Amino acid sequence: MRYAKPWWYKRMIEEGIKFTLQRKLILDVLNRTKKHLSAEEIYFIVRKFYPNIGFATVYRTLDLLTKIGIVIKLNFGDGRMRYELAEKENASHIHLICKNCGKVFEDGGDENEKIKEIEKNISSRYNFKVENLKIFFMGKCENCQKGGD
Amino acid sequence: MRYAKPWWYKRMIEEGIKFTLQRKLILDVLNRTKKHLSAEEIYFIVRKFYPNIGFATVYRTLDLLTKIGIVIKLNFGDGRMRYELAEKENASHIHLICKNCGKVFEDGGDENEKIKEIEKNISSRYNFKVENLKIFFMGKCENCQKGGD
DNA sequence: AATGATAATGAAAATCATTCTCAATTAGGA
DNA sequence: TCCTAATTGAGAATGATTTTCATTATCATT
Repeated sequence: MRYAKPWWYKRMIEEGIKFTLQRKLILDVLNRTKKHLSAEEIYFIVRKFYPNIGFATVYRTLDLLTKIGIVIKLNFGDGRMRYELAEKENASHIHLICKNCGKVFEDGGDENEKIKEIEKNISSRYNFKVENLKIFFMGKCENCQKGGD
Repeated sequence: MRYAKPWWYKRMIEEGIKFTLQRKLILDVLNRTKKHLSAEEIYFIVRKFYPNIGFATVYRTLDLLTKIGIVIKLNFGDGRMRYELAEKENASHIHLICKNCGKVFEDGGDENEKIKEIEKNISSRYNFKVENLKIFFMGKCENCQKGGD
């Protein structure tokens, strides 16, 4: 076999859910992009390959995949949820959201050490079992700082 | 004068926006509660004191106050935004969200030192001017860990 | 390959938080 | 007090997400 199945394929089988064409296509879209796509955007991209797909399927699939940890659901405050593929490492990257232009940047993971420490402290202090975390820094990006307002 | 005006009063005057009764009542609610209230919840509480207040006023006020930094708008993933009064210190507390029961806990601020460091690194690495930040740890709370699934 | 049980899908309607519109009211300065 | 702009309330509108339900696909067994 030339191409190995992607890691999410295995996870889905483990979970006992089916790796249908629609789910595959949605995951392919998430896998190829670097952006944080909304359900609607994903819908329109998948539609090019599979014009019959329904809106509900996209939402259901994204929810399902979020529930089992294959996908991460993010809210950047623009009124719609956005989705990204969960990567095994680097699960705790920081999102920088520019309040001015709305662009979202991601930290490469340089702060992971420190985040891990915080996570450990929190876990033991509150007896809280951390499964994943989200860190948003809101402010003004380089460009918008120059550009005036 | 027996009671000094609260800090948000000054801020509002500075900003040139009016300290109307409706706005006062909404702020009072936020000031008294320890919970993270939704717009709807705030609406119903204010209604007890001022039955005529409109839904739109609550939303408008919360948006306005969020914009000038008196209020913080949070999304815990339960489909509605939630609001809290911005406290001057402790602005960067960590929210712990239990995926099982939905309860939200807050860290007292013990990690503030480390968070500040991360913030500083990010700022200089990306030339991003951090104005405020949100940190969510999702997982399972003490109670739900015992209680089974 | 046909069958049956179950999971998944598509289309449309329903939901529900939030935003908009606009006429009426209010507040604060001239 | 009068004027003007800001604020408000009611209800309609919006728009993302969910639900419903009839249909279809999947997979393990015959």
